[in-house]
Amino acid sequence: MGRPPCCDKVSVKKGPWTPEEDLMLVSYVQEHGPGNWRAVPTNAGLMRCSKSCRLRWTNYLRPGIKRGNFTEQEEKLIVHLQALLGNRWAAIASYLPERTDNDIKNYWNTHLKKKLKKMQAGEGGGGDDGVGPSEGGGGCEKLPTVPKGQWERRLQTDIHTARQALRDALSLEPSPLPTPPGSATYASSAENIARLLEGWLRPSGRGGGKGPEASGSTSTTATTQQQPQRSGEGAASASASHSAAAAQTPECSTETSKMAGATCGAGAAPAFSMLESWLLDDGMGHGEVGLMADVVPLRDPSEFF
DNA sequence: AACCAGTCCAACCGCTATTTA
DNA sequence: ATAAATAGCGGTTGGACTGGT
Repeated sequence: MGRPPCCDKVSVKKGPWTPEEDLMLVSYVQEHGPGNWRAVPTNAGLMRCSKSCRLRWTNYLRPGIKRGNFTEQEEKLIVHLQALLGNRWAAIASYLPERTDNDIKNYWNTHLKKKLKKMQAGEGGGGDDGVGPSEGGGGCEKLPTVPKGQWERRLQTDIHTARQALRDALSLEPSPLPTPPGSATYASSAENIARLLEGWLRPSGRGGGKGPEASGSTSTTATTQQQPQRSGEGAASASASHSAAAAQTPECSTETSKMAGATCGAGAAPAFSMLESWLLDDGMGHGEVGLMADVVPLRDPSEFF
């Protein structure tokens, strides 16, 4: 019974990914599309666990990922969603298709948590910008295990509440949309690799002694600062440069919601517009039941246009 | 210049839900 | 129906970088 094991865990490599490995993974995924991760390491010639491959792809290499500074609006969105949904980073990330759950999680833990704590301390625990009292680890994170039906119902409520709160949040400070130039950097896999290799050949700054990995992380943060000129064409560049992937990506329909949002839709740029129009559009004929379909699997971006 | 504490982020770990044989 | 593997998620950690002394 059962299935054959995916990989012998003896000879799997761990630790930071090298640009070469990234390249192998990207070219494999571009050719075959993401999914069937079990087969990826062997087929791509990687000495990595399938899990590691998937993680590397979804968190770092997949097209449409926006890296670097979070905009104020993204920040606000995360804070509100976190307050409402708890530490369900994947769910939160589905509202920010250009960000990975890992990114959001990290950003929350390193920036927002502190920020909010400070705010609350400053205001004597009073009102922040709408964030509930669920700070310091997330209000709903300690959800008791509930039957699925209940969970779904609660999720529906969550979404309903989230919409309301977000509507409030966004109306509080109607920040300029779409994503401000300079902060928006859409990393296509090709661009990622290019930067990785660049960093590999010419280690600099933060990546100084870190070698391949450094180039990776350098490319992430430095990206935003280094390439303001790219931001303008970010979405275009992303959609263009990953066109190879997109062209051959049947995963557009099958891959995760993130993929759908990032690669299949109208590109990453209009994410907020999408979100806003969804949030602000009360008249959308979605019954509460229909909402469920919108929650984790992000709505088809085309619906928003 | 050297040291140290704090910050940040990529990657790993462990768990659960889902899928498959 | 059941066992085992995969996929996905959230929490945690290792280690490079940064800023202050």
